[in-house]
Amino acid sequence: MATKRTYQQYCGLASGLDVVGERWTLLIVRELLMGPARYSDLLANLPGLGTNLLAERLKFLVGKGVIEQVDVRGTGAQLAYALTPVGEELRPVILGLARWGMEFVGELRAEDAVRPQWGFLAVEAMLDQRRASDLTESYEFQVDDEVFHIAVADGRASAVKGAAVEPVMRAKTDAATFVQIGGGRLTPLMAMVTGRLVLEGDMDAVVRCCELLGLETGAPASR
Amino acid sequence: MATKRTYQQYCGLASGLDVVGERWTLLIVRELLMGPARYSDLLANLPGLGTNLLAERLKFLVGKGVIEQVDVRGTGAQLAYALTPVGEELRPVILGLARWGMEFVGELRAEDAVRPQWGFLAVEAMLDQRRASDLTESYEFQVDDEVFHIAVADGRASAVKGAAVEPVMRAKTDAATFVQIGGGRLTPLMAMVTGRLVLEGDMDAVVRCCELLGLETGAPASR
DNA sequence: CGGAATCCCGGTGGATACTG
DNA sequence: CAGTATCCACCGGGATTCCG
Repeated sequence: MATKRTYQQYCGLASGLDVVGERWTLLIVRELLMGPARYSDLLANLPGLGTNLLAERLKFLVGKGVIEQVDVRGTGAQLAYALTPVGEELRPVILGLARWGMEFVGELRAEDAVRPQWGFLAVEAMLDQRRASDLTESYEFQVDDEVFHIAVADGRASAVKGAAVEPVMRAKTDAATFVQIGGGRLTPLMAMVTGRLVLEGDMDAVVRCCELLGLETGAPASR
Repeated sequence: MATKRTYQQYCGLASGLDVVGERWTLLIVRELLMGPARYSDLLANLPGLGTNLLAERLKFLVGKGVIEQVDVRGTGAQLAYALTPVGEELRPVILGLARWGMEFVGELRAEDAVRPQWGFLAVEAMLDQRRASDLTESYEFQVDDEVFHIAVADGRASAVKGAAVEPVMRAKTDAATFVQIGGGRLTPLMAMVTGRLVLEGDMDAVVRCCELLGLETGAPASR
């Protein structure tokens, strides 16, 4: 145990991988990108990860200053893990890798796990700030039992957990459909036709939201 | 062998990690970011990687369309591996992780491997396009026996292998010093004083180059 | 010589049972 | 609920051998 396996290379990438390169580690960080989570939350959302591994990874990441234990909701009653500022700096890296990996998500298979928050992540990864509208508006997403929204203001777009105050558009769908749309395997139009996606609100806003996410709506006259 | 271990999650990040998340894989891609490399080049620059693992990883990555075999220099005489466009899209991800990992490169230890191209990578990772000068100029770096340069033109900076045509600045150093400077563990001034870094050319250009890389020169009156 | 298959064996990691 | 302990399959590191 004293002999932690490392690459022993004097290089930023190798050193980074020595910290977050081992199996499951980046997926744990992914879960924490959506906010603090408890041990059992992580275990539930990472099927296949053993309890010993999770404990070991968490301890290791705490030691490296990537995550920390926080008490959420009251005085020490509920412990949880959260990203430190150093861990938070992994967000663009993880979003970038998630976008890259979209290329490789195939058809949904029976044995694949799906979680709403991964759709959330997909949307955040697809956000293209350069296409952010000048308008101030927000789009709400209800994915299974999770709700989040994209808030556009001052030409900046951000993905946030929770409901929007006055969304100009609301999308309701399931996690699998959401990931498929995010990965470009399914157009919003196709999803609507098959009843897997329900859109409410201003249809112009829907178009703006699709543009913001770099999505083809599935309607003709695009690319 | 038919049962490749995967995360089985319907998520871009998990799918991406199923492709490049295994041990050594991203380091192999890192080497190819600097241009095509042959099997033995890779083996030489990745100490600790076994021949079987390298062969397996290469085959796997070729199968996934991340890399491909190319014949460099003549007709099929010299085979080499190169990134495909898909693999090339990993560049920003790897540079981001390399920058993040800089935080964790400690003191150089005797057993650590160092390569000039990793310093090259470090510099590329530190390039901040927003600070690119309006001037058109280039800075040359001689790191051990490797030479590369940063070319600034049209407000864009890029890191390129090989010598510059008419560099306004030339830096000579060793790979370890270079990585340390890149990681902020050493200021250029400190490196010069200790004789590990030699700078030639226009000293104003040196300052501009440092700014481009987000480096403190080590001189007073900064931060 | 470049590229890769075949061994062996130690360490990682997956599954389950158990404990504070 | 939050981990710890234990078992064992299998991945990965090293050397050797093989093929072209």
